[in-house]
Amino acid sequence: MPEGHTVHRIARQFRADFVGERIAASSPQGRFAAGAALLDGTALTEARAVGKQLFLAFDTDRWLRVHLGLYGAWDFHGQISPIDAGGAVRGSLGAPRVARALRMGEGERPVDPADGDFPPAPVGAVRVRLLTEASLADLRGPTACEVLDADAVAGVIARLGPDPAADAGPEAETEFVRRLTSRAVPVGQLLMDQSVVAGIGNVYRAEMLFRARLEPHTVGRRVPGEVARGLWRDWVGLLDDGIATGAMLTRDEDDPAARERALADVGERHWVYKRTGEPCYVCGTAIAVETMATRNLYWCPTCQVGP
DNA sequence: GAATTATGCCCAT
DNA sequence: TGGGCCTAATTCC
Repeated sequence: MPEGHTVHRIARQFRADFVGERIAASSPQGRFAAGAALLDGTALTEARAVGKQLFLAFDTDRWLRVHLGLYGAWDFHGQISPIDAGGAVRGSLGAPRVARALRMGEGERPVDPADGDFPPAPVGAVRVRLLTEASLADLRGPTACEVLDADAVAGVIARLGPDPAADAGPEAETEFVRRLTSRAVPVGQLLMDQSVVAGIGNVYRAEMLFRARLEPHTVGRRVPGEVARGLWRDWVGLLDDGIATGAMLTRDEDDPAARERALADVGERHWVYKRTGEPCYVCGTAIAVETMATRNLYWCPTCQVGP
């Protein structure tokens, strides 16, 4: 599920188990052999997420930049610290990889270095393997994976809009409002534009527009400042929640019972996302779908109106 | 075994 | 605007 919350969780996992360690880097698949050789044997000093981008800093002033795209995922093995309040360990972070996902307390557990079967042989197309004495991270299917220097990293980050979970100061909200309300582009496109706000993807876009009851074609310039501020604050809350739980709970997130059902993946997790033709939970109107910003946009034609 | 699908994004035209 | 690309699970035949 590589929207912003997932990448922040990945950074958190690297901080918990890899930062401060010397890393054996390799490319079992071979396509990143040269890049891996640049990093091999150096120590990881920092893990940062900005929007959907992950930046891993090494003590040689080299950075690894990774963007998961649609399909990418990191698999973690060995000593993997819980990063949830609930103590759950997820072996896979990225695109859905149910078969490989490791969960504590369900008969499966991450590979234990003490068992002697560590590190496990790579499975499938592993672009990068980062290995410490005790922990292992395998990267598959990224859309971007490259070694950069600090200047290049700063350049990438400078092109991104604010991300409330990435050291964003108090001016971040103002900056978001300015970027959103200054353009004659549909708000449904602007929310997906990583230079307006970094980290929102197709699920959060549709759900945020519904939660704001905002018609997706409304151009940014016609969105009142108060509505734009409301979008930002909603994103702050959704992102926090997504980072904490690892799930995109966009509906009834304050209702504990509904929250449990959603976490158990019983459906009814979203207001509109992927609900084409089904009745809106609020008004019963069939949920509509159309292409906007090259992706499927789901919305309720009755509840979502212009400002 | 092929086609489909997916929570992205880049580039050429 | 359209095509390409990264990968693997699922669905269809």
